[in-house]
Amino acid sequence: MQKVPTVYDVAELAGVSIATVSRVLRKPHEVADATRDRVNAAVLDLGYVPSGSARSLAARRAGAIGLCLPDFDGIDDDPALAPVTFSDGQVPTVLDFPEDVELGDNLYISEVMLGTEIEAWQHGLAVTIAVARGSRGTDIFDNLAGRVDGIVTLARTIPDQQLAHIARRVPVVVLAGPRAGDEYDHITTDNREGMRVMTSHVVEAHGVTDLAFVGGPADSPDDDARFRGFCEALRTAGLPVPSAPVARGDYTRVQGRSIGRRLVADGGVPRALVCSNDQTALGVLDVLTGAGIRVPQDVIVTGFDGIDASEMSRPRLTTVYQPMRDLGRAAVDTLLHRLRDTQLPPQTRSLPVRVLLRDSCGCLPAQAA
Amino acid sequence: MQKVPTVYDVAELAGVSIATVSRVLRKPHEVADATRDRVNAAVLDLGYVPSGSARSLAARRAGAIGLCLPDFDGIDDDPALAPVTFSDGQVPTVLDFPEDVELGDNLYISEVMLGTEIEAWQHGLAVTIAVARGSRGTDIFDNLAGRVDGIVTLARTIPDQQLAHIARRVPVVVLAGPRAGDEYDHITTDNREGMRVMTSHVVEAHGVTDLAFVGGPADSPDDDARFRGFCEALRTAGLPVPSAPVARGDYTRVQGRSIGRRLVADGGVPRALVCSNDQTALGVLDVLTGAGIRVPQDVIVTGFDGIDASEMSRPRLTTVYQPMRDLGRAAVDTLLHRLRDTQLPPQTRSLPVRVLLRDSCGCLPAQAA
DNA sequence: TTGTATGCGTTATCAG
DNA sequence: CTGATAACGCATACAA
Repeated sequence: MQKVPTVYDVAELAGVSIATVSRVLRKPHEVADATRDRVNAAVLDLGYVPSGSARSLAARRAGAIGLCLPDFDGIDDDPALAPVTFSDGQVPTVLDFPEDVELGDNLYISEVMLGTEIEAWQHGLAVTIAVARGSRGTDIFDNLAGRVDGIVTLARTIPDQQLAHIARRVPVVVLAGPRAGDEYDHITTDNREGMRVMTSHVVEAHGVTDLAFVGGPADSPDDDARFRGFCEALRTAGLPVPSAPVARGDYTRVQGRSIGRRLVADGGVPRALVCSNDQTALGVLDVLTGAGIRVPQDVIVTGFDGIDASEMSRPRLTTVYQPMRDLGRAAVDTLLHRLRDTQLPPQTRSLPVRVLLRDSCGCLPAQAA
Repeated sequence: MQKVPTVYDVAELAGVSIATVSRVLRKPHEVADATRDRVNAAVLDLGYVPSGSARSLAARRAGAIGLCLPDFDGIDDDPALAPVTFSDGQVPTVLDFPEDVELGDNLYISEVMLGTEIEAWQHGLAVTIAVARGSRGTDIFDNLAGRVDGIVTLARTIPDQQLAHIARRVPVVVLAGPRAGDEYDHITTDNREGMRVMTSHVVEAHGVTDLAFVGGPADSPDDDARFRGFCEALRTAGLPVPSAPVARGDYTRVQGRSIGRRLVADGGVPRALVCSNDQTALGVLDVLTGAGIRVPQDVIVTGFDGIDASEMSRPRLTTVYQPMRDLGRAAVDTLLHRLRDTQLPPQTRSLPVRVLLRDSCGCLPAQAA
């Protein structure tokens, strides 16, 4: 690492020009065998690794795509984030009581991330991540936009104005957002229809007439669509349609628990609780079973997303599965299309969901493993 | 996106030189207010976003760090990875039986990733990810090394030889690996001591004399250290010390289940099963409770890692918690130190673990929520 | 405070 | 098949 070698060093050692070195690396077949071997030997000998910046600059493409995510870890702007503590060799033993700690609230995002990475990998692209935390968001996204060929962003992660600015440089694909008359490509899932079918199932298959919707953030378009699906099912069934969710959380399990506690305390737990996402449903489930209320016998609980945790709960959660991983993959795929043809009109592509009937609605007998 | 504007365009529009534009962006205070305003206006007007490649090249630093991860999603080299399917508007409803699907096997890695991102974010650095899948691994890491200022890699992700090559260009920090006489910086956790204390607890607090170790991959240094800790505890207690784990999995829950089934079938389930990681323990737990074997009354089960899922199981899993997020953070921190002082001797920094006593060893009464 | 000129390490175009 | 050489877009030392 003393003096990082460049093409010039390799060229000199191999006794060729830098053009040839470049060729050996990019288009080996255009170079004579003997020459190629000499160059490769020099590369190994010197420990040469091409500069990505120089290459991107010259080739006019970064070979990477950017992924913008909201602050999903609760770090936010905390300037006093404690420094890492190193070991002193001691191993304390502590009684660990159940607590309301954040649990797996980033499962959804992890999957999206993974899908993005997989598809990018398939096309030989790197993925660079930027998370919107606190105030530093502004420059971090500009910075990202400058170093990638395209950007995938979760809806509402980047302020509209800034997104517009960025989009003038690189194509942008928005995930899970509503089409708001913008010019970006969008990837969505069948939120409304999924929730409609889920709700209808509870009404028709289980004969429930008393059900409530536990919502997410009021400004979430996903939540809105799901609530509308819920209402539509009730309307079709001739049941009274609420004007708003019975409660609203923030999509976390912890909030789901608060809501559950409040409902139990109020004594107003309906026959079925249709939740806007899995984490909320799991939080509600935690409280209900803890309070001795049987699910699904006394109360039916359903979720939305199909995260791993919904499969691991007892009872297992009936939910609407959406292909989170495919969300990321589809985004990259769309990005590549656009990169290829800039003139395409803005697209919206939708991914399918499916209702997964499990224990928490009473379709399957609760079982252990 | 037609013609991406450059410093030259901004300079022209603002009636200044490119040097001034650059200054406005990098050192705003060195520029007169009026000038600065004009430039900023031009930037906004043109939708200018600086080129990351050009900047990195000129500044001789990438402003990003690379994170190398093993193939943790089972995608591997599958060339026929099915393309994403888009929605046809239908929402199928299916009975979803419990299956042996992969469940949350990337929890550990997700946390490491998150920690890395957080610390990088704090220092204004981007994080670029590369996953070692199948054969494409080779070029992907070289590619990464060329575009970052330093690399964080999980042990055994990159072949030794290639890692050596890469390390000649950028500093490398290895996570969770053993120090193998290499010149890299390392971050580890107290695997051995953690497992020793855990095992001693089972022996001493619960009076167990009949315990077995369920291991992970035979070539995992972490697993090896944990097994040694296990043995040491037995030796100290004057109990017979096994020469090898009673079974070996691959750290996944699915494998944990297979092992559990085999143990149950053989009728040889000991009083306590000390597992090398949480996923394995959870898989074992799935099978035991499914088979009507009571945990912890009949059999004690313990894990290692402290992933979220260990908190959500019933009974909740007694385990050795290691600060996965801090692993990532410490790695970045170490990288920055090295970047600052290239001459530092290779360091190994260790992170503390702690034994978390929960339901599966019988320390806490099993409870619902 | 601002401008000029040079270099950063590649790729790509054109000759040879 | 190989070699000059001109971009690529920005940062920065040095002048003015």
